[in-house]
Amino acid sequence: MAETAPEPTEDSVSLGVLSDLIGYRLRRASAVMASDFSRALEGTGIRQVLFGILSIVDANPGVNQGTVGRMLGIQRANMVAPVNEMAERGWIDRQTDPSDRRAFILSLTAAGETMFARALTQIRAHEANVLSDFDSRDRQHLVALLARIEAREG
Amino acid sequence: MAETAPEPTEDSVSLGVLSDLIGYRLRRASAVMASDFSRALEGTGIRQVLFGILSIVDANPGVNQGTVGRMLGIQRANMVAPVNEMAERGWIDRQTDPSDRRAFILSLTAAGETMFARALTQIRAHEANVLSDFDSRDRQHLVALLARIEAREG
DNA sequence: TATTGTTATACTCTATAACTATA
DNA sequence: TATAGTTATAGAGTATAACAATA
Repeated sequence: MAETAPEPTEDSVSLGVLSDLIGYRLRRASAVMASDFSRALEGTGIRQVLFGILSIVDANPGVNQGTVGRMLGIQRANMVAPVNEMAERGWIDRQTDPSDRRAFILSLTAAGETMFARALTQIRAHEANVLSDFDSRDRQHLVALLARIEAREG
Repeated sequence: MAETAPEPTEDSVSLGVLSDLIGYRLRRASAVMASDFSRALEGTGIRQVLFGILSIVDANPGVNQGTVGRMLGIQRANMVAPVNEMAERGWIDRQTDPSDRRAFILSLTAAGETMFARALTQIRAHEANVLSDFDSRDRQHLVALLARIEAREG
């Protein structure tokens, strides 16, 4: 028995080099946030992608649909289904751009504004909960570090 | 013209409340890393999930398959395909655990060790590239902040 | 010719339930 | 009865190519 390699038990298992990789850590932290987001917004019909679109349309009424996608890193083909979904739910008003009739300009309906405001309240509570041991300096520092990575997008 | 709301142009469009949300920032930063990872490892057949499994099996030869999944947040049903894939490629040796014949214990083959070492070199280069303006203090600080979020996993 | 939104399609990752063989 | 791995399946997110309408 002393000669055989010990079989790793649950507690003694290590991540190996993975624990030093920023890509892996980001992936896991992002998954934790996403999972708690889903739990917190359950039943509202709001998903991360939908909220992203609502936020940009709310802040920029009459914004071009393709522009919203580019801001979020969503290709135009993949914008169609979520925008349809929210138009059918009566959250988003989608109109042909009179100055370029190929394009759509988006804005929130009154119902969309209400949904957005409610979701934002729930999301702020969810973030406050997951990040309850983060003070405002921690949060700012984290956002700043993440922004430097986002800026490397290409 | 002075009365009509200006239509947002690409440059003037804002993310709205999204820019303050840690969940969104993590999602985008993680996507930037994932995208550059894919580009850097193109042609090797290595994906993020596969490398995660390789790293744990490398560090813990003879580790239980289900344990690997739990470490990575992958459910047992979703471990089958990637492990099959790497067993068929001859990277992973999968054997019945003699002390519990329901279970599999995993280790890397010589070919698997070679693939893992090569991939790690490429991944370190990819991380150094994306994080070229991060000094070691920045990296450590980021990992520490992310670890605090990971710890909130439920 | 180029661009906007669309459709169709495919692949990865993820989530759940039910099965088998062992324990 | 509980657990490990498996199978089947379905839902999201994402990627590419080709099309119609418009620029």
